[in-house]
Amino acid sequence: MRILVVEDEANLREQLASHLRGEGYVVDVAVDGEEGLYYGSEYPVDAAVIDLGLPKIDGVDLIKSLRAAKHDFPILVLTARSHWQDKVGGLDAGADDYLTKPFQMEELVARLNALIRRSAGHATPVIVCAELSLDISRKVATLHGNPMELTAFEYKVLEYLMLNQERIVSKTELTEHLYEQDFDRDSNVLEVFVGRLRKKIAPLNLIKTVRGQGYRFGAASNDI
Amino acid sequence: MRILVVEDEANLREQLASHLRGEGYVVDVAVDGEEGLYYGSEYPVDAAVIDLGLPKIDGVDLIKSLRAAKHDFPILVLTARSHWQDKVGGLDAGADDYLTKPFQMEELVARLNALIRRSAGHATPVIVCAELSLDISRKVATLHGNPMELTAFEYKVLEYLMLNQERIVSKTELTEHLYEQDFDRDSNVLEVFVGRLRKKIAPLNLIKTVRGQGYRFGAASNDI
DNA sequence: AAGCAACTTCAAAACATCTTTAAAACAGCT
DNA sequence: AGCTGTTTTAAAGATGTTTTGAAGTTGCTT
Repeated sequence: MRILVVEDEANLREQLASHLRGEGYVVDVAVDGEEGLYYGSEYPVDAAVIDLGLPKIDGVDLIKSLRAAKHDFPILVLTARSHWQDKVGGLDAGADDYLTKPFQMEELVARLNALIRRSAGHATPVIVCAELSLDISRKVATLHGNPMELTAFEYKVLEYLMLNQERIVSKTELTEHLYEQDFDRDSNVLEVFVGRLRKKIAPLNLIKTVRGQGYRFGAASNDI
Repeated sequence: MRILVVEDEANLREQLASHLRGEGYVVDVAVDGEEGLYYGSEYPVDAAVIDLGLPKIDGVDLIKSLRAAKHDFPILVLTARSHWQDKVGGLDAGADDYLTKPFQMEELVARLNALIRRSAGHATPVIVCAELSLDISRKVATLHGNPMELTAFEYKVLEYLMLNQERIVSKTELTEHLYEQDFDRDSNVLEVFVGRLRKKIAPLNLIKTVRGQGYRFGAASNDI
């Protein structure tokens, strides 16, 4: 999953970026609203964390611009406790949740997880498909009731596919959401991981390949 | 479908070309307005993507020249955000839609699809003919309510024929829109594909042969 | 019926995807 | 830091599907 962080204060910015990367997210960092608008328009981000007190373009204006440009990924705003009224402006402008500074990284991660999950159309933190279920908040997959042994990357691939069930997800889309920008276009890593996942969830045939287009996760038997 | 891309910046140009080819389009690339005018006049393109800040002939002039030469394929212009006023000039000159940089490839593809579809006279992304329907945006054909299994090329042929319903489409026209330039003129590939398509949509007789002229797709029983 | 255009069938070539393997990179430990 | 086991990546070959070329058949049109 790809997160855009827009924060002018260097210290907090780096802390956010490194903590989110530690959680397995791909992170784009922007130091001001202008850069934030650029990244938000250029890359397929899955969620954004935006500080409301930004130089150049104000946080609220950034959110308005992003929404005006029809970007509908969830946005979590950060506000200083002293300016808590700002949060109203942020939510009005189109943000989905807020957090007042100072805050715990764990809480930020939990809320971000929830936002991403809900934006993919899942109300609960557990996605179920046939005998396979995925607990997004605990990052655990369960097969026939037994927790699966997945490596970090295997989990990421499975999560992205399950969050986008029944939709064809191209290899390009997967790399863009799961890797930092410098992805080698003609590498077969994804095929290797899909292969491993298939082996681990066999005999369930949940990951279908749509030749020339990508992969589709789902229980549906009829082809699309 | 054949797309003309006119973009001077090498990086973006290659990105556009490779992404559109990945989507199954045939792509002609031009580095400046002069080349753009040449390709637009010489090849039967179905749509064009034109950057407004071009050397030699300016983007707006290129559009005017193309329109003056009676080329009526849809044109999508790209403008830098800082020069957003340009878009008005582009639209005035005869462009059909615009996108400000930076943008996401998915959006460009979606708009291009919509433009091509509408220029063929279809308002919605789903074209229906008897028991056969085609969802252009999802690239899926449905027969009697069941999704059909079509290969990439079978789909392309069917899409072109359905977008040009009731019109006689020659084999030359099909190859020019579906293949890159270097195509063996006296090959019978198209006949093979039409044959496969007919078999798959049988017993519906929607693809009629007009001897000596080409094929005509449609439910109409009376000959033209 | 001859001549031509379109159709069918089939197998080779081209291509996309999958599998296997081993090297490289990484994380955890001492 | 250096060692060890694990994860990720790159490369190469195997597999399976799609596309193409070729040869033969059908059937319209004159």
